[in-house]
Amino acid sequence: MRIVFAGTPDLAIPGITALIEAGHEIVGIITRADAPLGRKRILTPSPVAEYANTHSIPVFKANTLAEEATSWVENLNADLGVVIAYGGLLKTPMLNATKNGWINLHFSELPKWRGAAPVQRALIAGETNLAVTVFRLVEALDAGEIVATDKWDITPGTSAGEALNFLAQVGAETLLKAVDEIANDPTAGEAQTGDATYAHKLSRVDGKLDFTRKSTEVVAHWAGVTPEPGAWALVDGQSIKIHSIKFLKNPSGIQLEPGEATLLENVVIVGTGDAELIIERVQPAGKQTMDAVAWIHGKNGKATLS
RNA sequence: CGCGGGGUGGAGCAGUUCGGUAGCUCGCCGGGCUCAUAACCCGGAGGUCGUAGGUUCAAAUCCUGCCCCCGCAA
Repeated sequence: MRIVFAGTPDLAIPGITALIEAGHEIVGIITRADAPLGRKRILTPSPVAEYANTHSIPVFKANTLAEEATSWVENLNADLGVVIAYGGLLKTPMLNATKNGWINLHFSELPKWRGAAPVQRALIAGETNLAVTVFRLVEALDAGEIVATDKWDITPGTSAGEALNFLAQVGAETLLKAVDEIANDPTAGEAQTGDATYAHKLSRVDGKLDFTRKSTEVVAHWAGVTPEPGAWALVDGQSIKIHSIKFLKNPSGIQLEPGEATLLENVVIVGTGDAELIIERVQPAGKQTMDAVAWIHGKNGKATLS
């Protein structure tokens, strides 16, 4: 089929390559405008824009899709539009700009976790199976008819970054199934059933860990906010990022208050509401990422995270 | 001119306020103790204190320029 694609981050790339390898023709790509990146605010094209460049696919860069974008798409004469993590909403004129409308690869089992951060929110909630859903775009947020869906179990402690990469890869297969179904039956799709929940975008404050909660909850919380926006806590009034944290296999036998960290043999352990956890990599504000053991040495062997 | 922290043996830090002997927790090397060890004891190597200049009898420390790294914010 002739497909117009809309996406922005790395997560969208496996979907595009899968479509191309399956023999579909990507006739155009929409992505968000180049954004200033880093402390020096260097204007950087999105990963999808880079991809389009190296594959000589026409690109339309915009943060909101108005008339200009719509007519650009209409001129492509596409059979179908595919969205993966574009980062903006498509309105009705655009939704009608392809022959068979638009579908979206979403990283949850809809109608659960509609919105911007489905995997992150699911992990924070302690869920251990994740899903992808391919559905038809309508104006209402993530509410259209479902074309295909798949689910997988994940190990507790898997970070949102790892989970998203995984889902982007395996979800590409689900996407192909959906595209094939629509090729066979342009009206394919079933209404969503069940109660909808919403996965609002995470901000930095969502990344603050609470060590008074149970260890499983702390790890789930860490996983959901890693690597973005990042898990952190306060030590001596300064924030410190927790880059990696995991379960301690055997109880230490040491009684630690929630948030109290110390050296146990050659690892750093921290107390929670119940069992201790191992902290592996940290980054104090203004410092490089470092081994937690090195960090605790600089603190003379103990610190309190709050 | 967005706000802020930092650069000290291999790692992480203290020392800078108030100039005067290079310190701490580790790591590394050698030796000892031990059935044994990541434990303990003894000894040792390793540092142009980011960099260039200035002030001074004397600078990691005070002054000025520059380079680099990072946390926020966007």
